[in-house]
Amino acid sequence: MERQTYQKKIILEYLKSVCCHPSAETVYSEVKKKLPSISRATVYRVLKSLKEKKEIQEIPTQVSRYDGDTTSHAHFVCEKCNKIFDIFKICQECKILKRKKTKVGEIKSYRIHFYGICKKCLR
Amino acid sequence: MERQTYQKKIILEYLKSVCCHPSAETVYSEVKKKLPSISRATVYRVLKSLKEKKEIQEIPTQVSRYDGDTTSHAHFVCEKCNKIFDIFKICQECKILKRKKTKVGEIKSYRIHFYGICKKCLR
DNA sequence: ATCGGTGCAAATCCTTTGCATTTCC
DNA sequence: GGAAATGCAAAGGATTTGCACCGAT
Repeated sequence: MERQTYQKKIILEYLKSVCCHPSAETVYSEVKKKLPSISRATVYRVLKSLKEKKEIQEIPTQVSRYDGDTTSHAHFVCEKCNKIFDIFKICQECKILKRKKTKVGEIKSYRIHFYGICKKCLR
Repeated sequence: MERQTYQKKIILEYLKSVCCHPSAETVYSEVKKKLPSISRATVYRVLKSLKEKKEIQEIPTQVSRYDGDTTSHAHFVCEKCNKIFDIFKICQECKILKRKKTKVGEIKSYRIHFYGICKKCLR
């Protein structure tokens, strides 16, 4: 049976408290502040298991980013500073997003990513 | 100035002829059949430059996949066999997909990925 | 007391880079 | 002839894994 550990608690708390979509490396260095002895291996293992339990979601970019918010929303990736922003106003009328079946197979989930330049970098 | 080489020609031809969204490794081993002396480094360099010239698109999953079709379409990723299928019937009415500006910044492009199980794997 | 989780270091996988050589213009 | 592209091998970065020890149940 799965055990509760302080490491898991701190990592999940961190991801739920933050809206910056951190990479594993960022999770590691942030969590290290509270738990100086934690290892990268633990961070990767805990992220993997949280994702499998659907308590967090992985944004599978080349260097994965993690999101403590599992509700349905889109992401805006700034191509300059690499920050990721949430977009909650995703299209409600869009029929295909609600479909569960398509010609090619059964849809379980979807991801929408916008790429562009964020306001800060535009200035 | 950029030069035309046989390697570039073969790689682009391969990507335009295929609809399987190959990884760099797959491109390498397929192209190697016609050009046995080609190296992985060349494949990676050519893929990068084709992408920058927008002649192909990269699907930035953990292991990148490449698509010779740069027209606007969505992808369906089978979570079992990892195959990627095209979905051309993306929502036309969806307003946010047509917008160029949002609260967070200026949109240059977007990606829609569906995740699920393909027909073959459902059987 | 058990056995799942952790920390460490090494391994692995994908991708990039430095450099000598080749080849396109 | 000269710059750009290639092939090779080595380096780099992200993630995973093996193993001995630790600690939650």
